[in-house]
Amino acid sequence: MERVRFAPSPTGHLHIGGARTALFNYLYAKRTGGKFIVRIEDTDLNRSTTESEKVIIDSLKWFGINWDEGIEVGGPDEPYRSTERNFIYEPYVKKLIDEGKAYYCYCSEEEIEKERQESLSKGETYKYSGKCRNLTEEERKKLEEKGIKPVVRFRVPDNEPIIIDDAVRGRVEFNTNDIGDFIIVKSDGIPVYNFAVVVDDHLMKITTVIRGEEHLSNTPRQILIYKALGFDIPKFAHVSLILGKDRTKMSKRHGSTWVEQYEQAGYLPEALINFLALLGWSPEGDEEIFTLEELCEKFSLERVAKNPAVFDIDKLNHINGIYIRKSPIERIVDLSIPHLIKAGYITEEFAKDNRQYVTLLVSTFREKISHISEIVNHAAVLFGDEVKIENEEAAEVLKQEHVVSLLDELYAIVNEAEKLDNEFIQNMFKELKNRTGAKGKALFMPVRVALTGQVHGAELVNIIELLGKDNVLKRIEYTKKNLL
RNA sequence: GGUCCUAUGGUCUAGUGGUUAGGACGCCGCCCUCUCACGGCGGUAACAGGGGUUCGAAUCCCCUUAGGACUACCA
Repeated sequence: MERVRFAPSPTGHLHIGGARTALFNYLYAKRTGGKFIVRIEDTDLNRSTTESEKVIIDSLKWFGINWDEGIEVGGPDEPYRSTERNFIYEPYVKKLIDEGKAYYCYCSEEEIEKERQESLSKGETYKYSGKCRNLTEEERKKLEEKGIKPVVRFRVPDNEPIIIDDAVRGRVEFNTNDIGDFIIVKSDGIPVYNFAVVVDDHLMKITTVIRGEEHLSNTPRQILIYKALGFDIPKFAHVSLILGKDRTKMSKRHGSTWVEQYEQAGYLPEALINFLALLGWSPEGDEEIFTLEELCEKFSLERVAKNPAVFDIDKLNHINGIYIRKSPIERIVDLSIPHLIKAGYITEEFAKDNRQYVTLLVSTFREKISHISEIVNHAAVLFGDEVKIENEEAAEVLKQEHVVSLLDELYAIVNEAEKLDNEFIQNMFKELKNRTGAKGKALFMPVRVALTGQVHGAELVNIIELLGKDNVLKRIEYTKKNLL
């Protein structure tokens, strides 16, 4: 059975690229009937925080992909946080040292840094000198007595090819000559990520490692560890990076890079999933809109592209718009309410007491939005007492001769109304047409502009209903007084 | 600098030796319509360059160029 995992380090938010990696892992597990595991790789004590871990897990949950084993849900390989697994790593480190495959190194960071700078200035690739490779017991004791806390380095063999048969990249070859003896345990006694992953993946019986391409260069080091420990080497699948508009690795500079931010902007998780699935993977036919379940059936590593992908917000918007229009209106209403409240257009109580009104508002504008927060821009037209003429075109509309009488008649009709509902408004336009002779554009546009100041907008009948009798009357008065 | 990865329209991609190079986003036009949006229809636009291999290359090989990742007691 296939077993895959997503192993984020809790040093920030869930990056959009991380979300895609998690998704691919999830889809692969579902497709193959395997298990998906989530484990927290918090070996970096300086950068890892519990807040970050929470944020990442919350984002993962919102994203809608659940895991079979791992953090929070538990499983046969607890604990799922590497800082709590230190006792597990220790014997493996000891084994490597005992077998001479790893050794203690007492070089100070300053020393190493100096060496690095030197080789860099000479234009050479830096590799650890191997100074501490063959320290005698005697020498070690002396250094220990000085109170130096050593790191543990892996003894990298000479001139050995390392071949990765990558599921997406094909055969990739490295040579150990390009790798210096690297650190596997830091001086604080915590193993480094490269070591912890290997032990964790082995113990958790991970069969396929699907992760970002940035890990490809580290894979030979990990393979060395697998071999030294006598572990089976899993399959690897390195997925290309997601790039920003300028074709560099997507980062804060490129706008929203965390899934949290997309949640806040009002993107739907299914839409983000659909979009991210298409970023680097392609289905067989021409269809592009898929539910999670459909993706689970269709996904395969063979169809994952090798080339990096630029994150295209326009396409995300398009897909999200489709999902917004497809969703039950109630859901979109629920999602819209916080944005409308935040904009100050409604209160929580109002939303509770006037569900019908808010539903009409949302269904009036949802055709026009690509993410929920945009509804605020469109709803703006309903609030405030003044009518602001948006442009010359709108001003022109009001200059037409028949506008004054049209607005007078409109006022009269509305004034007599008890309540402006859809049916009444429909009839109102018929009556207006009868009384003034204006029809089509000449009928609707002046009303639209007089009431909203805009020449474009959503369904006028709905706008009028949403405005309500009092506001309509107020706005007609305002327009007649100030804009004619 | 070194190692590695990548290269089809502006963007995401299909394509695995013979296709009018297909789809999607965007953009443009038309239809629908009071308008915008939605929707429908149509259009614009690509094989980075140079060498090979082959009867025949987007497809296989090499070089160049361009981009990217890694090169930490980060992941």
